[in-house]
Amino acid sequence: MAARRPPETPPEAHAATRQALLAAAADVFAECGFRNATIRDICRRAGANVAAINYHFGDKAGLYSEVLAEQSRVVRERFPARPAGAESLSPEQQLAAFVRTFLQRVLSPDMHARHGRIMTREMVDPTDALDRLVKEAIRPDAERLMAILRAMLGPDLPASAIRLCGMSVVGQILFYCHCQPVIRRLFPDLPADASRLDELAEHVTRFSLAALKHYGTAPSARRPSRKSSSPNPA
Amino acid sequence: MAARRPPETPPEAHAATRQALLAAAADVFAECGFRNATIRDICRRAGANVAAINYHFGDKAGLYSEVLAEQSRVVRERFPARPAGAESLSPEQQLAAFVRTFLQRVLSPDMHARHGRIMTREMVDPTDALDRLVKEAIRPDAERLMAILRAMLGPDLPASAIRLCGMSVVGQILFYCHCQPVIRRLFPDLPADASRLDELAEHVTRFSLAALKHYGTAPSARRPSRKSSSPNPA
Amino acid sequence: MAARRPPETPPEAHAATRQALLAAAADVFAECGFRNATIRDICRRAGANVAAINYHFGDKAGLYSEVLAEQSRVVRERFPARPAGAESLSPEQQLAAFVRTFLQRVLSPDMHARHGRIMTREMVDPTDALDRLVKEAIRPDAERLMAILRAMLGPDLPASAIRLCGMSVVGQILFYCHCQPVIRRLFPDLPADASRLDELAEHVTRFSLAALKHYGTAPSARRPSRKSSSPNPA
Amino acid sequence: MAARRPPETPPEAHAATRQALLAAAADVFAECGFRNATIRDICRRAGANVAAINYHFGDKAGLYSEVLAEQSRVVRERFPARPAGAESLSPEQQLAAFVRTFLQRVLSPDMHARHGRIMTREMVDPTDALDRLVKEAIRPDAERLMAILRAMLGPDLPASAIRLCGMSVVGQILFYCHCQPVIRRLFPDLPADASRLDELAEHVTRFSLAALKHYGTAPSARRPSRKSSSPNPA
DNA sequence: AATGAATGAGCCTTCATTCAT
DNA sequence: GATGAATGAAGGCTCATTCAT
Repeated sequence: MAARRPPETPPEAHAATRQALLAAAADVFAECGFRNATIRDICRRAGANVAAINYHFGDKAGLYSEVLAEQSRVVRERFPARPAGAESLSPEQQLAAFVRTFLQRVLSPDMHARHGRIMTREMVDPTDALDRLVKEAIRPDAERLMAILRAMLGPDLPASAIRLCGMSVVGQILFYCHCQPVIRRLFPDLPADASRLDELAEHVTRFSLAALKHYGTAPSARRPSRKSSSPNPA
Repeated sequence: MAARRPPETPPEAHAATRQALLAAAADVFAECGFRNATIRDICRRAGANVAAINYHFGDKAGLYSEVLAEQSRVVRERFPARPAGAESLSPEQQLAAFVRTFLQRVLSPDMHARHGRIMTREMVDPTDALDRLVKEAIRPDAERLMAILRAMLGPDLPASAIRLCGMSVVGQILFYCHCQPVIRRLFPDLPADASRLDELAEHVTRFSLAALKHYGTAPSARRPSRKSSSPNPA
Repeated sequence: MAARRPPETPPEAHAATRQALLAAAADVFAECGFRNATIRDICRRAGANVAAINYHFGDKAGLYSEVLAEQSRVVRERFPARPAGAESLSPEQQLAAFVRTFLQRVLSPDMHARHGRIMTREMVDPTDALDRLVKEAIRPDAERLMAILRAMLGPDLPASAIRLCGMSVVGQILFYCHCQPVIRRLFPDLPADASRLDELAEHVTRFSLAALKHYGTAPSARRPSRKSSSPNPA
Repeated sequence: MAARRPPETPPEAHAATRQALLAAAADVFAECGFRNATIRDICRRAGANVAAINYHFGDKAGLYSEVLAEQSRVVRERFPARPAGAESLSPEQQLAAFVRTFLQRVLSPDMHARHGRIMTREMVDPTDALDRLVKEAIRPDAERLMAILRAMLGPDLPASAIRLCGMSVVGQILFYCHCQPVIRRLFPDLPADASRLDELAEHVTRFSLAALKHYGTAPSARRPSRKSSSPNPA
């Protein structure tokens, strides 16, 4: 009797809702973290039903995992750690590029610094997704950085020192991401966000290059005895 | 609503329960953060009733505020930023001491690295308590560090550069605190916790001293053009 | 926080649960008042989960507001203040009808006197809903009554006197609603509820008509001085 | 060894604390009612410990019962229903005095209208204390009023009519007490509180005297048939 | 394939009450 | 005789999840 109606939700709608959920979830997870984000908030922003999360991603954790993977993929595609032609650059230039890329990833304003915020939260409150993230995304970057440092510091420096230097470089960068609330309160005139990304990148590169250039020859400065006359590096 | 006023005659029982609650709360807040911590968990660990929170601290936020103040007080008393005799040290020695002190504060194993964990969470998810914390605790430390750097870098460097250098130093330190979950996964053989605190302190100091010593004279390395022959610091 | 918007396509289940909640809530609010009613009690009677309140009405206050509006609507539809053909009645007949209608509203047994009980509680412990109730429901009734009284008492009596007479009429009616617990204890054989509603309506009408007919000419009886011979109305 | 110190809490303190609790409780119960009043609030205002309630009155209900009895005693002593010399007054004068006394009791400003508020709440939410209150205080007043009415209306009127008339008189009075929140909203310029107590007393007396004088002769006005031409009392 | 409706567990808070001095 | 401290039972509310179309 009744004429056969076309399905009310065309095949495109499936992907569309899915994408809307992912986009909204990225925003909300960046703002609130995994646990404090609510699927109701996400669905409201995406204009979808609460049950849609369960339908498309199984549960909240599944959605989060998907968001994390997507963010990681997008950010690495947009800011590749090893851009074309990188091999022809000097190690110093490669380090400068690495610093700049890393800063862009975590502070990039065109993605509302979502990636940095999500990563920060993942490090403070690790979820099951972190293991995969380390294996697939973070470790390759770390090894890329250590290769650059090895090229600068020479083959004699022990691997442990290379690692420490790598962490010194990355630590400087992530500071602007992890400690923004404090930075904003301490130095209101220094918006440690993307608006001065170039300035920050230049400083970190300069500071790191200076350090690396003289790291091998510097004295150890271990436990300055208060009685010694002058153990400071001459 | 309002936290009760301290009793005029505090018997031992009062202080005992209060201390138990504070200790348990410090652990739980360090593990879970303010929002995800539950007072039930805290009270269970302290062997107290949930209503005890309301009685002693007014509410969850009052307890948290007290924990924060207590942690800040204890850690600054135990690891003072300006220890006795600091004035007779060279700036380099003072920086070494500062780095070591800061690392101890956030990683000190005898307080289960609670302070660092709580501070990390406060930076990621700031509560109302952060403003007071910045004013009373963080800003003095920041100014102490910048004074040391100023003594090393000379009066000609602009204040903004001093601030950036300070953040580079602190960023290196906090990295071991903020990113422990990743460090543990990347380098399982490098427990970035207190067991190698000395090693970490020595590295950060060495890296920073080397950087600062040559920061003023280093080239800017701004945006290495890929075509230029050799913009790397000679 | 905000009550959810009504669904676009309300299936029967929606309305069914919603109505069950409203009915149970009307009973419980009538019995206990807003503050002392518990949503757990309401939901138990309605066979629903506590979270249903949040889903359908936002929160307890939203449910209460809805119950109040519903009660007001139903009772005014069932017992209209200005029934069809009221214009052709004499003022005295209109007053008689008003008294009867008002008594029915607050004591009507087929709604378990819920409306009167709820209104009583709202007057003793006003909530935010009272303002709206006065504006939309009570004031129109009050003005309707005062118009009737004006027609009976003539244009010379000041408005303040009209208001006082109106309160005398309404006060008599509400007494059976507000003081039932005392009436039951004082006169157990006079169940001041709906079973003798006609008797009560007739008395109040008779008493009021007699009063109004001679109110204008009565002496003021102000502060009868104990020495005066006979200040009673001759 | 140690000199015998006098007890820190002299015998007077016992009664003093007790009185302070009673006074504070009267205020709070009048404001919030029995259930919504908190013993913490009462004790705070009385400057006593929460356990003092239990100590002096057993529990919250015991305190309430005591407050009720005290209020009833005080108010009846201050505004006696049958003042000295009442017998020499005419019934009309006696009714005027009764109305005035009753209004004073419930609205009297020098006791912050506490009694009326508490009684109102007791009628809406009766507690176990109501039975005693009716027996010891309310019933005598009711019989006093009915005696006055009987003297005015003559011996032929049935007792049920006397009772109804009594309730009409009392209903008018209590309206100003029970419905104050609505009155304030309807007629903001008519503060139905004690400031116009005389005005209210005069109106109620006048209205009631007029009604009673003609109550016996008035037609019944039962169910005005809408078809009848003019059933209004001629 | 997709959703409106409903659920149960858990949260923080508040309260009258009791315990141990 | 009197109190500071502690308790257990609710209470309102929110959440991720599941059910029944």
